[in-house]
Parts: sequence; structure tokens; C-alpha cells
Amino acid sequence: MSEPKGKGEGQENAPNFIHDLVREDLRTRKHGGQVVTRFPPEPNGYLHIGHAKSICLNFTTAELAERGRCHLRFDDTNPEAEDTEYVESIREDVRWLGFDWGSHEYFASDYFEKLYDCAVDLIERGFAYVDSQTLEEIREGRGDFYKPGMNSPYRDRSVEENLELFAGMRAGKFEEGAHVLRAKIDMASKDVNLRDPLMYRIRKVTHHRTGDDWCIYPMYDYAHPMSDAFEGITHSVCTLEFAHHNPLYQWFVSHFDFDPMPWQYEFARLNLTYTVMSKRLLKRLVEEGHVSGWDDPRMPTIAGMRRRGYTPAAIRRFAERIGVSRRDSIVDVGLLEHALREDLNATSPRTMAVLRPLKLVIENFPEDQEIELEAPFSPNDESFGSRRLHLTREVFIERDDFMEEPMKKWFRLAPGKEVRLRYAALVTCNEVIKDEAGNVVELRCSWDPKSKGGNAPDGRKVRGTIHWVSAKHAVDAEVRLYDRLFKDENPLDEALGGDFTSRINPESLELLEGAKLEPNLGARGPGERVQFERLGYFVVDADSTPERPVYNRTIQLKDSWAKLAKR
RNA sequence: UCCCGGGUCGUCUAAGGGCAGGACAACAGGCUUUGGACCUGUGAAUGGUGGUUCGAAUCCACCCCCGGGAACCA
Repeated sequence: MSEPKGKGEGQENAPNFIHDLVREDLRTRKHGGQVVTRFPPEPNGYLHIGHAKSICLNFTTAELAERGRCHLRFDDTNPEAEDTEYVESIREDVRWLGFDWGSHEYFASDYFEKLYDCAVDLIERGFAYVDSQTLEEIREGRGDFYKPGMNSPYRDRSVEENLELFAGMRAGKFEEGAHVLRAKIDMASKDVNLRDPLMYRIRKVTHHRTGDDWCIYPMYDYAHPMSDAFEGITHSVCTLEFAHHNPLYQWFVSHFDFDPMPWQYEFARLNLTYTVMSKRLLKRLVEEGHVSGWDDPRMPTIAGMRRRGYTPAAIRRFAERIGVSRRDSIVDVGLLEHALREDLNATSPRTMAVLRPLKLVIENFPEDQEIELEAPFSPNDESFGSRRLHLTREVFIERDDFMEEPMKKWFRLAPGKEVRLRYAALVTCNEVIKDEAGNVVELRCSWDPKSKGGNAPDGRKVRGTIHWVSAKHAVDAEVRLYDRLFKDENPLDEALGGDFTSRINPESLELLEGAKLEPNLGARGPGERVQFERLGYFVVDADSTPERPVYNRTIQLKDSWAKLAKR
């Protein structure tokens, strides 16, 4: 079923070795042609773009099978850091990305009883024992990379004694640290993870779902494979750092009669340039106030990206295009931005907004006159419709669109030069008004009344077209310009020295008050996305109100002038 | 000093004994009432050394480099 990947043109389907191998399993009717995957976050933080890759991978893998399904399972086996707040944000984020787990929402904590029973079973069969050494003794006994471990003096306790102690642990008879339950595997194994790993520890902590029902909690290494098996997971997909756990994963499930028997597959986690992805570091950014919160539009969190104006489609497209492999990599954030622009370009209505206004007065335009113009919301898709704009004597243009002493190849406005006000008219700059400090405060221009709509009456070429907003009709707004959070491609590069926070881009946020919007932009609600022509894609922020609109810049348009100007 | 992964254009990734291909980025040109979008074109890579072979990115040997691994975290 895996088609030979032809050379040359049109490799629309991104390489994905997991999909390849699942297709092969489907072809051989492994698991009776069923594919069940799961996305298993621990509810102890917010999801980020790295999780998005995993979410996309797990859900699309399940879609390969006719009746495939992907579960959402909360891996809540460590009550310490977990909270329902995170459970809810995770649900919201996965749903927002466009995936549906149907009724298949599970919690590892729902399996506590079952996991306990299986542990008892392992004890009875001599595969697990209660160890009463201290933390330090256990650590010491494990050995190191070069030295094998040593058996615990408690390793050969009788089944009866183990059973009694384990029951006592559950009943709360012992203090934290007094005993643990360990799998009896091999203390001399070269794989340190196989040196009698812990299965249960005593933790007298309230769990966000089970409250104080339990004072012993299963470890990931035991709970995870078992939970997969309980749910009938066929392909357990995780990131590379769990590869060392695979033998242990197999060890646990192979001691029971599961059908299907799950298998773990690992892929390389996502890293992106100009950001950090670890929960620990993201937490620091929030707690130290470098950003406004987990949903700060500069954060690589799903919540942050949503607020920034990212679309689910762009993120999914990105995940598809970067492929899935086992090589450590740092993906150029440009790839993400490309996917974003691609989607936004196809879906965003075009509008005009002036971020840094400069007043332009059309001297030969009567004070009380207004010319109504029809402007389409899309240059090439009529279904977007259109809106009415009004040309008036005074308009605002972008400060950046005027240059008193133009550089070569400057097509925009300059003294004596003619430009097109988009959809409106051709204007020529006659005079530059300055304040005492020498700042340009106003442009006096004249227009060609025969150019209404922006067409040159005599067919003369006018290279520059700039955006504008009628001063009389403009809506004032706050605009937040976001840029990459870090100045360096890899903020964690140790060669750079210092802490990663020292590499935060000081220009990652610029607040603009008094931007001038065309009227229809004042009435849009949070989450609505538009293009401000020639500037970029913007989204209405959650803080926005009709009285005080707030727009976030999602991403700039590609700007070849900026590149030209730099040289 | 041990174990497990992994090394292909600047980046991500194909080809797995037979033309090193695609996407992003870059560069050049075309078109354009967004210096946008779109279209065309160009440059750009198999970690090293040996070996097997008519032929090696691919197989073998040795070496080098990178990532992960010794939590009562996940």
C-alpha cells in the first residue's frame, strides 16, 4: 500500500515513517486492520507547537485505518503538578486544532484500581517486590553507566510479605519513602532502565481527580504501557527521549494477555528556530514576566499562537510538511510562517489601516466633498464581497510611505512625485510641512480628478500604490506589533553564553496607539483575521472592544522592499 | 570508560546498489492598482578514510561529530 515515492515533481505528501509503517501493518492485516493511537499529555502545563506535531501525527495516523481512532488520555499519575485547569486548556487546544477524539477521553487515574490489581498479579507471579531501602540506597544500588547495579537486600522477600506490604502501602500505613514497589528484572542490565525500575511510590498528596482515595501512585514506566494496553492502543507513538523506555514498555505489557498488544514507536520532537519549547523554560518566561502569560502572542503555546492569529489549518499544514523522522533537528520558523501566510493569503479579507499616520491634504479637493469608492475585500476572489470607502480632502498615509530624499528605486511618495492611493486616485506631492524641530507633519498634494478609482486617464505608468484612510472616517485603534521572541536562531546555544532570557528580542512587541483604521475594521470581533494591505495579517485581540479596537499583528507580508533597502 | 539513537543543499526532507529529487529560504527575471499574490529560471548537499562492486548516499570496516540515557518526573 505504500506507493513507491516517485522522483521529481509534486511530493505533496510529507515523508512520515510512522505512516509508512502503519500502512504496512494495514496491508498485512496486523491487529485485524485496526489502528488505535493516543495523545497522552500530562495535565501539568499548556500545550505548545511541539505537542501540535504529536497531536497531528497521532490523529492522522489513526485516520489511515477505516475505523481508526485516536484517544485523548491524560497521563495524570503524578498529583504534584497536575491540575484540572490544564485538562481544560488541553481539551480546548486539541479541539481548536481541529481534532475530535469523540467519546475516547481517558485518564490514567481512571485505571488506578486496575493498575493496582495488575501490580498484585505481578507480585504473585514473582515479577515485582516491595523494596524498603531509602532513596539513597536505591540510587546507590542502581550502579551507573559503567558499573552494574546490585540486588536490593529486599529483592527476595516472599510473595506473602510483598503482598502484605503493598496492601499496607495502599492503606496508608507507611510514610512517604518507607517502601516502593519495584519490577524484578535485572540489576546488571546494560540498560539502566531495566535495573528493577520503580512501579509505585507513596505520595500523600491530593490528586486533582481522585482526591485522597490513593496515597500510592504508579510511575510513568508502569502506568503508561498498561494504560495503552487497557485502551487497545495498537501504535503507541512518542518522542525519542522515551526510546530507552521501549524495552521496559514491552516488558510490562508482555506479562499480560493483551489483544491487541501495543508497540511503542519513537519520532524526533520538534524544535523551532527563534523560540524555546521546553515547559520548564516557557514557565520561566511567564513567571519572570518576560511575556504577559501562557497565551502571550509571542509564545509558542497553542494558546499564544491562537491569540497571535495563527490558524489551525496553517499549523496542521506545517506539521505535515516538516515530516516525521528520527533525526534531531531545528526547523526553520520560516517554514511555519510560510504555511501561515499561505493560509491567511487565501482566507483573509484585504483592508486598509495606517499604523503610523501622516496627514495628507489634497489641496484641489473641496472641503465638503466625499467621493464614494467600491473596494473589493479580495483582489481575486469575488466571493469576499466589497466595501465602500470615502475619499476626502484629508487622508492619512503611512509615514514610511513618504521619503523627503528618496533612495533610488523608491516608488512611493516623495516631493514632486506621483503615487496612487489604492482604489482612489493619483496624487502628487507639492509641499512638505514641518514643525520647528524639522519633522514632517503634513503633506500638501494635488490630485488628478480624472484618476478617480486610481486609473491613469492617459495610461501613464504610476509605479507606487500606497494605502490610506480617510481622516474623516477613520477609526482609532491600538495595534500590537509582534515579532520573534528571540534575537538568536537557537536561544539555547551554549556558545552564546549567558542565560537564554538575555537573548529575548527587545523588539518582539511594539505597541502602537492611534493607528487609523478604515471604518469596517472597528466593528470586528475578537479572533477575526484580516490583511492590512501592504503591512501584514492582523487579528482582533481578546482585549478589543467596539470603543477601543485592538489588533495584533500575526505576521508581516513578505517585504522585498525592506530587503532591497537593507543593501 | 558503558548503552541506545542519529549524521544528504543554509533549513526540513526524498532516493536505501543504477540520473542525488521536493519544499522553505536565497538569488535573477516576468507580471501586478498590495515592492503582496502569482509565474519562470539559477545557485546550493551525501561527516572522514579505506574496502566490496562495472557502478556506493545506499553494503562492509575503522574513525569523527551530534542527541539521549543512571528522578520515589513525564
